[in-house]
Amino acid sequence: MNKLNREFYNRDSIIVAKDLLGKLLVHKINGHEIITKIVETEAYMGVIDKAAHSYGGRRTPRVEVMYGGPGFAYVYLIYGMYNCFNIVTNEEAVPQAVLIRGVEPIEGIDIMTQNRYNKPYDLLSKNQVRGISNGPGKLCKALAIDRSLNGLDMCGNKLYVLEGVDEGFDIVAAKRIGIDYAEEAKDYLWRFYIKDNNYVSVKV
DNA sequence: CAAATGATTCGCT
DNA sequence: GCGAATCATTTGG
Repeated sequence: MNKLNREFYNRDSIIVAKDLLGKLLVHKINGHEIITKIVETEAYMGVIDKAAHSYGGRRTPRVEVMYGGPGFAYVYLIYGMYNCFNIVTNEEAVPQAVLIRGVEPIEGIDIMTQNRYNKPYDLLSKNQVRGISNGPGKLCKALAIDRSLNGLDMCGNKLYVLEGVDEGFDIVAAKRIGIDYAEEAKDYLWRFYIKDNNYVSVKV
């Protein structure tokens, strides 16, 4: 299976967000491989987007990686305790990104449950099984993604996305989550997810 | 079921 | 000092 290359990410955030659905996110840790399918994303459109950290061209140490080239990881801490994982899109100096909001476990699920709950898969409650990776903070914990990976090249061999197989699915466009402060931008339909998938964080 | 609440740290003003 | 691209848990109907 092919790894997504720099050109894939070198497009508008909205296009990349839609195109990432159904692709396979891979994280290699200590010789182990965690593989998940991306089922929910949000596009952050940079300078024109009041919900984006880079709105109006704001340039601080935290958002600096968004101003670099496409295909790099942007990981930040939210609410004091959770990480959020984004992939930088579009050309250099255009600070856009795609937030990964939900993934479906494919391989290495026992490693994921250890990361999340410190328990093997067999001992999880029903609620815990559903909650393994259906949210940005949750999937970061399951995949062991934290701020030490900020700026990592997604075209390398540690953390990357594979083409996957085209299964044919319906894409739903919805309002983004948790950005009530963003005025008119909060109503833009820039969240995308695979219809009927169990690992979508919030459905319409 | 939905709604309310506390946790906890960093980045920016 | 304030508030954040969240989550788990508790409370109430």
